[in-house]
Amino acid sequence: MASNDFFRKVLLVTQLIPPGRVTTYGLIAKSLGMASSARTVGWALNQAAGDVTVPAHRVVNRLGELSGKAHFATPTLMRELLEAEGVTFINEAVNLKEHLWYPSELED
DNA sequence: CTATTGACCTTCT
DNA sequence: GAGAAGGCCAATA
Repeated sequence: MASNDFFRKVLLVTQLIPPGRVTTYGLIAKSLGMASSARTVGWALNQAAGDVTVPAHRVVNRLGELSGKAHFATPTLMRELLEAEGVTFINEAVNLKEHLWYPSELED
């Protein structure tokens, strides 16, 4: 592990995502100061895959699509978890209009 | 050690 | 407004 700083923040923010709320890679990356390094954010979650302390299922792409569902235990697990938290879905994408969460809005 | 791929996004043409 | 290319960081081969 080289620069855990970025990873650390990503995992941290992911843990700070409130239930029933979802965020995107770009927002996290940008919030950490790396707007163009959204890919690395995915890698951070990849390391956190299987880690109960990091709800990676609350992190989706900019379109709200469950891009990482294939990396979960089951392709449907991600959607199941989000639905269980009260997140509404539009076909295969999350209703960002209702559940989009910003790393800056740690208030609620 | 170099090259390629990967849970993506931004910007130029 | 739509399409294509580039970029960034890390891991795997």
